[in-house]
Amino acid sequence: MSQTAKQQLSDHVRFSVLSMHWAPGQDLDESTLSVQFGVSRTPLREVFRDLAAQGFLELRAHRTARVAELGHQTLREFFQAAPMIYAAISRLAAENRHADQLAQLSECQQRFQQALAGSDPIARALANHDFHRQIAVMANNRYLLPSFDRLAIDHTRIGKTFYRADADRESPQIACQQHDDMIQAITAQQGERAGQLAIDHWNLSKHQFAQFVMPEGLSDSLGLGDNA
Amino acid sequence: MSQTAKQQLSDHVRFSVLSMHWAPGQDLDESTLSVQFGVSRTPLREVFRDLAAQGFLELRAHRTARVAELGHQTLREFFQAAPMIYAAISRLAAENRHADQLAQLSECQQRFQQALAGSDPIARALANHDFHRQIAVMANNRYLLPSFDRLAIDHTRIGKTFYRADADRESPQIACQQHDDMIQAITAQQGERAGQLAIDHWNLSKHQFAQFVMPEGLSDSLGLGDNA
DNA sequence: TGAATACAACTTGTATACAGAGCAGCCCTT
DNA sequence: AAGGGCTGCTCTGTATACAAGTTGTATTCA
Repeated sequence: MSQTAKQQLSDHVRFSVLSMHWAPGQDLDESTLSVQFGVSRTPLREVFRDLAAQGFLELRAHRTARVAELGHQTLREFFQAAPMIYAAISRLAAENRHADQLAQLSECQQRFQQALAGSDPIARALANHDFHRQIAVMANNRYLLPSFDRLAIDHTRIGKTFYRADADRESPQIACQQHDDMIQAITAQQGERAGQLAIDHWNLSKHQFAQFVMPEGLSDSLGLGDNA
Repeated sequence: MSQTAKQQLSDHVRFSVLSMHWAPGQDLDESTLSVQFGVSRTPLREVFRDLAAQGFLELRAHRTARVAELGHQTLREFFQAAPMIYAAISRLAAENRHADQLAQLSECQQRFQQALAGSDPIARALANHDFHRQIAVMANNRYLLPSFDRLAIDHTRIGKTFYRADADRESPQIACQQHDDMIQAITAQQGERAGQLAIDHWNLSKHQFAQFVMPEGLSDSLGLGDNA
């Protein structure tokens, strides 16, 4: 059925963008993809529009669709918005979560741990992506979700870009422990603590990023302060 | 030219939704609108998809497009997210604004004052909408904007719903003063103050809303606390 | 030789025709 | 008489053909 074809196309584009298999700014060809997935250009263009609205792609009139850019201005805006949104999401998740969602969150964490054990950085980034998105769903707030999703896209892409297995071996383990702590806080419905843990989690990410970009160590010349 | 027709269609739908001329949940007919604006169903459906992504409409497979719902669950989520996003937007606007944008903001405020002087509540709501969106643009953060826009849609619709000219004559004047204060804070690049003013502005809105829904006065049983 | 312009090939945007899913009304059955 | 299923209609979803715009190239003139 064609609904499946559209879904497959959408999944394929999302995966290709998140995994950086398609580079930021890369052009996409409508006709090639349409024959590749067995759908005509009309539904394909609808999928493109949806993905553009979610922040995966960029559409310009009379020009080819391209993968969303990821420049230095983007990075600055990213680190300004991310801690705040993630903290709010985490706090609301602790307040609004339902019991059956907790099991799903634990499953996400399990998959993340498995990915940590493995050697595939893409699988790791995607598992992390799924973990945080589950929290976002549990926050149950339709107004915060669109911003979260846009952040999550670039979070995953940035993580893929700035991850260096050689440089920082303990960070993944710290992140994993922080995930466990967050599950605990959300389970216990401790909103404030969940929010603080999200901020701690971000300080770790910022540290990793700062180490990559500026090994010398001026970690606070980008974005805001520590937001703590 | 057809680009104009699409734009006119999009503007018409947006206005109709924001002004509550089209009620939440109302069904829309593709073919009627397509002949009305002289475009075929293909571009019309693209406009619908864009507007759905922005939160104006809701699309369900094999069912008619409808105006986004606005129920009590929506309201709760709204008041949970709005103060935080608006405070962040205002703070960033103060930090990132450019000089030429300040003049545009003042123009928005002038139009808002003119609308206050008039008797049209829709014009008033739309002028308020434009004022706050100008601040959002000045914040210059692509991640916060989508959430802001979704909030702004329902902010305007809620304002239209719960505005009573008879009950609260001084609130509009207070809001107007708060707008002036925000212009001042943003001009002086006082981020913290701008954020606090946004929260004050929201407490006023929540007060108006609480008065309407629960005249008895249990203003804190919805949403969060005062966020101050 | 360099730049500007016109032309050609290709890509995106739109219209229309058709296929398929949902829904309402009617008839048949119990 | 009431409930369930069938049939036909309407509206959404998709394909394809066509129109319009953009880009690269070649040719001509300064």
